[in-house]
Parts: sequence; structure tokens; C-alpha cells
Amino acid sequence: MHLPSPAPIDAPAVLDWYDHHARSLPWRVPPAERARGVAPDPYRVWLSEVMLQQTTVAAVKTYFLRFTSLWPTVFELAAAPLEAVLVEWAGLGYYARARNLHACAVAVVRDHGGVFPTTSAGLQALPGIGAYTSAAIAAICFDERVAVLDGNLDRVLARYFALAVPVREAKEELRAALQAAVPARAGDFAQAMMDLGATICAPRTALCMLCPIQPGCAATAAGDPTIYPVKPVKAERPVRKGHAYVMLDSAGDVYLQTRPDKGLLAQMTEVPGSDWSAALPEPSYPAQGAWRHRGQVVHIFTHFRLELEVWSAEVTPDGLDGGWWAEPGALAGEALPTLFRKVLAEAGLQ
DNA sequence: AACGCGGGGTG
DNA sequence: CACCCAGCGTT
Repeated sequence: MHLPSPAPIDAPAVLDWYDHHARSLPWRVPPAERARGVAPDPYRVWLSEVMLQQTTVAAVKTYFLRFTSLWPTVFELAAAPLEAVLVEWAGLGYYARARNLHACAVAVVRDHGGVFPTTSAGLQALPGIGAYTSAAIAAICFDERVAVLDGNLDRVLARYFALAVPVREAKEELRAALQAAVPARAGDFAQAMMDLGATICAPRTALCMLCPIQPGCAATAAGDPTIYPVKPVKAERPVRKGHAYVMLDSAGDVYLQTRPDKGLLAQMTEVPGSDWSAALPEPSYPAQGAWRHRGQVVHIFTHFRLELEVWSAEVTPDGLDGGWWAEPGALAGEALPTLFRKVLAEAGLQ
């Protein structure tokens, strides 16, 4: 429909390129070892894939090493308290992933004897594993011949086919075109295509002279590949404003509490604050004290910009309920998202 | 099908 | 600044 009688993707050329130029990554089995029969550990592949959802390789590396050091197998991760997983995940974002990660580990141990399912369909039934992640694990670990389609591939394929509409409107056509190209070395092919997107066919640059599928690329033939993928119309980012209250007791400990079970930053740790709204509310201090305005923290979420006024005071802890007092030196061990680490820093802590 | 959901790297 | 990243679950 949207694809003009495309040239098939040259999988042998892609694999040959991968054999020489694969990125070395902590969770990856290099192609030479894979050829000798070394199989990737599904636990490590799964963990890396969940961390890599909407997250860059550079950001994931340290978290991956930390997690695999603390919890080398799915059994240790399943036995860990959810709170410990959230603490370690803090800073990586999209915290539903951490809750689903733990739930998935528990399910694999409880329902599958600690062995991950070996098909994309079986994997997709687990928490936090969707179309992309199930395909990626099945291909990389078990060479299931399934199309592995992520954001990198959206871009590579949109260029290869000079796709005239936003990717969302042609997703299944792209999937079918990719599926038709998947070779027996399905795992290496999937990783090769993603490496291609990350290192050659990058968002702002396209090093077409190095690309193994340049001969069939419609965008290169037409001129400038970087005009693809066509962007959908973008929504404006609204501003929300609010207050954050950093309370200290006479010992210098800071008052923390847990956010609600659902919504933004669910179940993570915070300092008390106001609602966030388009107009800045009047301050409403949660306890008596000599409140001082410490400054403003600006934090960009995907769908809005947040401006928080940061206040601090030494208070008498009357009427406070549900939270706890933390020593400033122990804040690293709290499940604090980056937003609230900025707030605490603005108030002079950590 | 559209939306909510973090944070950091990059140009 | 804007853009985008090895997406998923909910509605």
C-alpha cells in the first residue's frame, strides 16, 4: 500500500556486516561465539531488553551491571523485595518497568520453574513483555524467525522504503517486509539491524557509504535519507507548576513519603508537595516552621514541563502521617526519582 | 487507536 | 532548545 514494490532487504549482506562490526555489549554474545554454539542467557537478554525500552544503551549499561551483580539469576531477582528493585531502578525512568520486571521474575519462577518460555508467544504472556521484547528475546536466544521491530528499525525501514507517511500508519507493512527478510540467524539479524540503526542509519546522520543495504535503499536513491521518517504533527508541551516542601527535624533528618500506587512516578519516594497545575497554587505548608524559599526546579517529562518551587524548614513533626525520616547520608538508598533528587539538591541536601 | 509514562544523550 | 531512544499497559 505505502511501500512502492520494495527491493527485499539483503539479509546476507546485513549478517556479513554484523560479523565485522557488531557492537560489544555486556548482555550480548558476539557473532563468532554464537557461530560456535554459545547461546545467550535468556535472563540477561530479558533484563537488558526491558531496561532498553525507550532507553539508550549508554544509560542502561551501569544499571545492567549493577542488577546482574546483585541478582545473577532470575531466582535471586524473584526472591528480592520489590522495594529493593525500585531502589536500584531509581533514575532509569518508566518505573512500571521495574514493577513488571519483578512480577515477571516471580511468574517465571512460580509458573515456569525459573526457565523462560522459548517462543515469542509464550514470552509475550509475561508482565512487561510486549510485541517488541518478546520477539527480541525469542530471536536472540532461540533464533525464532520473527521480525524484531523497534524504534531504530522504524527509522531504517522508513528510509529504505522512502515511506511517505508516518511510521504508525504503515507499521504492519513494515513488519511484513522485515519478516520476509528474516534469515536462519534470526538473532544476529535482529541485533545487526538495530546496530545498523544505532551506528549508521542514525536519527540525524546517515553514513550511507558504510551501509550494507544501501544498494536497495529508496531514500538514498532519491537524495536525502534523513528526511525520513516523516514526523506526525507534534503536540505542544504544557507547563505545570507546584510546590515541594523539604522538612527537616532537629537532627537534620528529612521527611519522605511514598507516592500513590498509580500514575506518574507511582510507588516511588518523594517529599511532600502541592498539586501540579497550570497556575501556581498558594503555598500550603504541611507543618509549622520557618519556611524558606530555596529556589525552583524545572523538570521535563515526556508530556509536560514541571516547575516546582522548593521550600525548606525545620519543623516540629506534629500532624505528619504515613512518611518517615531519613538521614541525609542515606538518601542514596531511597527510591527517589531524579525529580526529587533535584528538589533535595535545591534545598541543600545531597 | 490514542495516551500516559522518565530521564539522559545529542546536535 | 528539540529530538529521540532495543516500548508497554491501559482505556
